[in-house]
Amino acid sequence: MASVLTPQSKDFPRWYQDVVARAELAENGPVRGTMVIRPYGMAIWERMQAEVDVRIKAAGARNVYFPLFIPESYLRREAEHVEGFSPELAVVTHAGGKELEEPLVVRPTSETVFGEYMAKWIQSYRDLPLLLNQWANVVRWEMRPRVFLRTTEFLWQEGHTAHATEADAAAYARRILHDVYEDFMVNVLALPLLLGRKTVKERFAGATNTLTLEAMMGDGKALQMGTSHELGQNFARVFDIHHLDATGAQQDCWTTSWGVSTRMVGGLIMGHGDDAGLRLPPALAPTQVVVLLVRDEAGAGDVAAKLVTELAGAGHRVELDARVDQGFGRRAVDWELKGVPVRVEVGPRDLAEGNVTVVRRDRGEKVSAPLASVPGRVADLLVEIQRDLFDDATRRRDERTAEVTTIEDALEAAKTGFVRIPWATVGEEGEARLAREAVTVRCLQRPDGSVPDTADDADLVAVVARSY
RNA sequence: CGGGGAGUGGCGCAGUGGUAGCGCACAGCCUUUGGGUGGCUGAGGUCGUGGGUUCAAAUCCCAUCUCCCCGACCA
Repeated sequence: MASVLTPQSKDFPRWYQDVVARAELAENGPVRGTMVIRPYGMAIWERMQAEVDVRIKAAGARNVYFPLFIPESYLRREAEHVEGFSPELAVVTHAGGKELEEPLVVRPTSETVFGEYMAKWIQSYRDLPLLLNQWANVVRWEMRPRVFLRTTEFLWQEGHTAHATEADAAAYARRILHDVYEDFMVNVLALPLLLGRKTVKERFAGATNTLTLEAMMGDGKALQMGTSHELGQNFARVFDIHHLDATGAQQDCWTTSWGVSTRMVGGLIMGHGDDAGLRLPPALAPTQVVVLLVRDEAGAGDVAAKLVTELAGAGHRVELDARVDQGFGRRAVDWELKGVPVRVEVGPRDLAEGNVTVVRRDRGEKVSAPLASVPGRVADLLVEIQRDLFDDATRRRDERTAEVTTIEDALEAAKTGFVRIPWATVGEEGEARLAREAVTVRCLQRPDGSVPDTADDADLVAVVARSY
């Protein structure tokens, strides 16, 4: 009976109060669309960062940091890029008490600065591939901000790479898509995805190809969880990212860029949340197990503390809640809202029989278990919960995905979920028609759901849906 | 920018011309502790802003600002 959680849900404020707060910085209301990430929300984001970062490094990229301000002229160099971003730029015109000769743009993304420096750093094919990544904040003055999903300022990771050949760049963009993003979202976030190519209309400004990962939220709408772009030689040409190849000939590089952001926190909440709050997959949860001391009587406090040590020793992220001056129910609800996967309740009543109570957050099931069995049971539960969250979300996605053959049917079916329709029967005209009804082509796939190598395959399937 | 809705303690709301209220949260004390315990006391508000009508405005009129929802934008 779990209801659909969206930022528009009546109960949403209760949900995210531990995670995020609306920023209210200006005298006349908030700075539009900004948010303050509270400690628990930050802990979740930090876990995401850690898991994504380790995968990025495994893919060979190194972390760097570039400036927040970008000279306006940099953005102008790539025509499509500036056209795509100019409406949403925040521009600094004054600094140091005087008007600047050239305005500075607060980065909406950093292709241009990376391009400027890659050009200096790359001389030879031996310098390639150059695989860089940065964790940073970016600002995009969107027309319509939405809490979590499209905030004016957000935190993200942006990777920027340069390659000697188109094939190498294309392969790397796919490697990031699968080995970093898909692996993280499926195995850590427990969210099933649809992967594919963006249509020309939906492509990143300045890219030659955009690969995307789309997840279905509780209300059947799609959320773009991340993207990996092939930028062709567009940026290389305008930023002079050249190299000498093995034959001594001057060549333009092929570049890519790719990113995931704090939007994933929203996707996580909307993908797994239920009426009682967050439900965090164990692989992600900052706290996987909470040992809740019911009352500190009959040695329960010592048992709880020992249990915490034991569970931590087994490698779990565990926390002790010994706030016995607060009511039990209050504390139990607190941990449920936070979505901690497993709760172990230690109190004198159960303990008299050598038992404790083990509760799993995702299903709400409570069982009494012998104290000695807890470590093993907890370990099993963490694995089970991770799997069950993924299976539940997958079931929901499959149930709400329709196969149709006409635009009319697609429009109807998109009211409740995803729609798969032959791309040949949609085309750019059909895409425009869908767009008038607020339905967009989320991605193009092969019939078997895999990512197509080109946009020209005759049997491509379009996945269309309403989106955030 | 177009179409809807709303601005009253921290949050959620009631209050259609006559002394600014309720619930939650907050502070203190007591009570309680295996699912948001109950009681007493208390702190906290230029009713978004500016103007107008009136003996009298949260309430009526005009203007304005902001926020939320739907659309164009998007990680």
